[in-house]
Amino acid sequence: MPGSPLPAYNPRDYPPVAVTVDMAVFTIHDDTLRVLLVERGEEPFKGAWALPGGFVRPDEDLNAAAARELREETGVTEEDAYLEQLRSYGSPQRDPRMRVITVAYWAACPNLAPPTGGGDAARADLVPVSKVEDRSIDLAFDHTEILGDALERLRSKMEYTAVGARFCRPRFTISELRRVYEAAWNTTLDPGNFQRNVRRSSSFKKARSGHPPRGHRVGRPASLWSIRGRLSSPGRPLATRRGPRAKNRG
Amino acid sequence: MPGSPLPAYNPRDYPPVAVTVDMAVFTIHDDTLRVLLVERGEEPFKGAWALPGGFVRPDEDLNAAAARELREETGVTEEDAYLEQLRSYGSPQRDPRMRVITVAYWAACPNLAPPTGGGDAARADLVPVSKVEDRSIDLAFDHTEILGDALERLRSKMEYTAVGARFCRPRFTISELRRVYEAAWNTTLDPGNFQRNVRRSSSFKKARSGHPPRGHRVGRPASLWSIRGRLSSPGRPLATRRGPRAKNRG
DNA sequence: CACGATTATTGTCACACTGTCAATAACCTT
DNA sequence: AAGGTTATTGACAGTGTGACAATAATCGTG
Repeated sequence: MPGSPLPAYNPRDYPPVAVTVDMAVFTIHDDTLRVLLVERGEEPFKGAWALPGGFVRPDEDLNAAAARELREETGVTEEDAYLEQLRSYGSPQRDPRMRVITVAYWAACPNLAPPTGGGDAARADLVPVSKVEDRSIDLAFDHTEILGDALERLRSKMEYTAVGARFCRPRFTISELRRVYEAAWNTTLDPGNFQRNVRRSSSFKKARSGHPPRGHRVGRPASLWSIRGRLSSPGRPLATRRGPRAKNRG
Repeated sequence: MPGSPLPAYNPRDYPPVAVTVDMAVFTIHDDTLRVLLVERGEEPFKGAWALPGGFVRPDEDLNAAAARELREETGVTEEDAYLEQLRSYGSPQRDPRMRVITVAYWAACPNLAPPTGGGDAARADLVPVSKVEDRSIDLAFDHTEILGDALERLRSKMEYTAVGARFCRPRFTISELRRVYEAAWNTTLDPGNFQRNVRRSSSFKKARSGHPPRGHRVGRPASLWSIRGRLSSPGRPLATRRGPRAKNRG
């Protein structure tokens, strides 16, 4: 045991540290799992893609900072999305400018609109996560690692909670939900089994007046469903995750 | 890398923030899941129990800080224990002195020795987690919440990984492992089924020369086992968690 | 050494859950 | 009305699980 006295809590005694929040905002677009990325406008990593993020304000809770960041970047409020802290990253050299510890969050948003990158403003886009996973795109800082961890958490959490439904609108068909799983896990699921599991689960309930949204739909119309309580576990998984599988059937 | 100057992150532009690491160190003692707590020697919360923790040093990685903290508090090296980041807590008022954001970690240690609280040194003890869960003990700061989250993570992780074995010595009997699960989940498990599951699992392997440790053992001697790889998933859970159940059987 | 007590290990068995695949139902377009 | 497409429901075999019985291996004792 060190005999040295405990250091006083004097901020000046400790080198400056900045605390930020970085977010992996996921959505499903074109049957593809995508993440919101922004193009960095300054050094370091100028021009590279990065996860959106920003400083935690002086009197702001971490979750509040994440919710604010989400709202600023997407207009989506915390009500409409699922938001969860991932973990923190604090390698001393992760930001060349100074010591920055970032608290990473991830979010599941229903049908986010592609940001239609306006003129000279900070460019933003919904990028298929596969682009980052297969290293077609390298993210700034340690954001590739963060995104990887977020993906693992998302995919894993979809296995034993109803979080996948947070990618859907409040009312959704079982097929829509299944396509969410297929996109996120990059696999193919048996419609019959998936249907059976959703119906048996206590996490979902059939909507009374069920009518699928307008549109050029084909085939028998599906019934509409919604999440029952908040975001409980479906008891048994809706489907079991498997390694990516070719998407050709029949 | 660009030679252009990095925009200065002026620390003075941001209010002082301290970053600490707090740890929930778990172990099994007397067939009881316990956590290492220290008694606070100063205000605030002087005299109250708290999770051990400390500042992250200027050039120290978060994991390194946690590993150091674990070593300083228990003498246990990162090799012998399982150490994992939980999440961060940063409510603006969680420490009355200043803004402190803490990165919480949890660890699973094999048979930690009770700290035998020496004289006037900071008192430490292995406290049954039930004492905190049933509110017999209130922890300082938001440590009750942190411990609750850590417990949930530990118990949940034991369901689908082999982390429970990290509470045992390198060689252990299946019964020892079962008692770990029974203590952590506060339940009773069928010895036959547990045995079946461990043997089927690919996460464990039987030790060659298996002889249970000396001692006043009674009953048929058990074979010794060890973790196979690092800490993989047992494929199927070794047992399914249930609500706490009375420990009386036939 | 036989016996009783105790823990480890192996088997049995009914039942629930899963994946595969087939059959029906309900719409849309032509 | 026929053909195409998606939703839903069923049928079935195979596997995993929980409850419990049976057998094996030691220890202590009489």
